Amino acid sequence: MNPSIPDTLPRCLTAREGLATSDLTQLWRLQAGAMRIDSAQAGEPSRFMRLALPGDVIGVEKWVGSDDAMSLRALTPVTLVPVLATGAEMMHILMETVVVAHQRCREVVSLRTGPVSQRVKTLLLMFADSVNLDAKSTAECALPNLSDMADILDAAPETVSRVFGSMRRLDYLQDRKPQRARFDSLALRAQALIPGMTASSALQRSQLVGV
Amino acid sequence: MNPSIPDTLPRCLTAREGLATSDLTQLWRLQAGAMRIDSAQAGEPSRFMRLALPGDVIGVEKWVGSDDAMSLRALTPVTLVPVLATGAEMMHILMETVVVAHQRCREVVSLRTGPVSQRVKTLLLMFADSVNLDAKSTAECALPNLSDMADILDAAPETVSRVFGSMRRLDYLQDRKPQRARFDSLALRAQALIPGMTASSALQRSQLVGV
DNA sequence: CGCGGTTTTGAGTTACATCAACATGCGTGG
DNA sequence: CCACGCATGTTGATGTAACTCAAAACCGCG
Repeated sequence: MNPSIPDTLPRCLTAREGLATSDLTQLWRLQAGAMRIDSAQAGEPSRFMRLALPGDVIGVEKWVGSDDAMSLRALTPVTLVPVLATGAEMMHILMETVVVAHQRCREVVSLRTGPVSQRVKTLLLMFADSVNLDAKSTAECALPNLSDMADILDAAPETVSRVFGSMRRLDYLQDRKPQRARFDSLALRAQALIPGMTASSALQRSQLVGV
Repeated sequence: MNPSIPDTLPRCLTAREGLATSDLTQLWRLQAGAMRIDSAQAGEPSRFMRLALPGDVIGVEKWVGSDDAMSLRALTPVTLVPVLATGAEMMHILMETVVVAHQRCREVVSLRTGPVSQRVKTLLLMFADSVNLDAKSTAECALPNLSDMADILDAAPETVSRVFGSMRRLDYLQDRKPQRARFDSLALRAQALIPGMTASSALQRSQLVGV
């Protein structure tokens, strides 16, 4: 509670739980799960900015003195461990942060490029990779709920749901419970574009019934 | 030419000119103009990642050891000055880089959020602000060419052109030559949404002829 | 069982992409 | 000087991906 005495114990968040601003006075490392970082320009409402994935250090922006009003929310169940660094260690963390920020920025752009079906695919693979470092064929991992994914992808929830439907129909996606999915990450990665909502796939759909 | 001997003289680039990878072994500060930073994941084609605006330090990612294959291109005429930093200075530059990367990442997301008309507006204001620090009502500034803007906004060039047409019709945009525009930044900022391509604006257009 | 919250599905509408024609500027060479 | 090419921007017609609204199905959960 007291911001001047940093925690030394790991912290867990359930899906959709936020990290209080008072907890942002210290640094954390994301050990497992995924978070979204939102940022609010003066006067504007808070908007999605980028993801935080396992390994990322949280709170460096505040530490270096950014006056940006940012907020953090867990997308999936999350474990955070406190980071206590001084002098030379801190220099190393800064360098690490620059590299990761670069990477996450690239990723967020790819989550906003091209048709929705492709963006959903990118998001799925990001989550699969953040869990499985070895490229197994079939990945099972926790996912954000539908409206969070829709917000991240700047798409309507209904559209995202339809893309998942397409993937299931094409057997890229084996199973999807509310906040969890099992899917064939290799096949998905190979697939250039998921037919998603093209007219041809609507055709396929009706043909499937006929054949 | 020799990468081991850093330049000490400013460098100028014309619009659309790229910065050679051999020039990225040292740090630069963007003094005027705007650049796009592209990044290529292994095997993938190079894709837009974020902007660099006046004041930004260029090449820190390489310096901290990112293996990312990134490339830089001027969007408008650009002036770069070499940055020579050691030890404590470098620490300061790192901190600065973290703050700026955060900011630029937020901006790139806002360039990919919502309808095209709104994204164009955001882009225009970013360029206006990067030139005029005082918020004058009417701004004149260099702009990227149409296809660059379209690529940055993930929209078709035709669509961007139509939005400019709308803005001109509504008197937000006074003048637009190939790589330069004069517009009312205050009025534009105030305008919640440019009618862009809504049915109602098409209606307005035909009514204008009638009235 | 009924009840809030989430996901799915459907029908209608719209913003945008695509394609293709056309205009404009600008340098190069006749 | 005009003719020509090339790059860039504009405009119109048409199709489609994705949004909207609304209703149904699916969950745990008390």
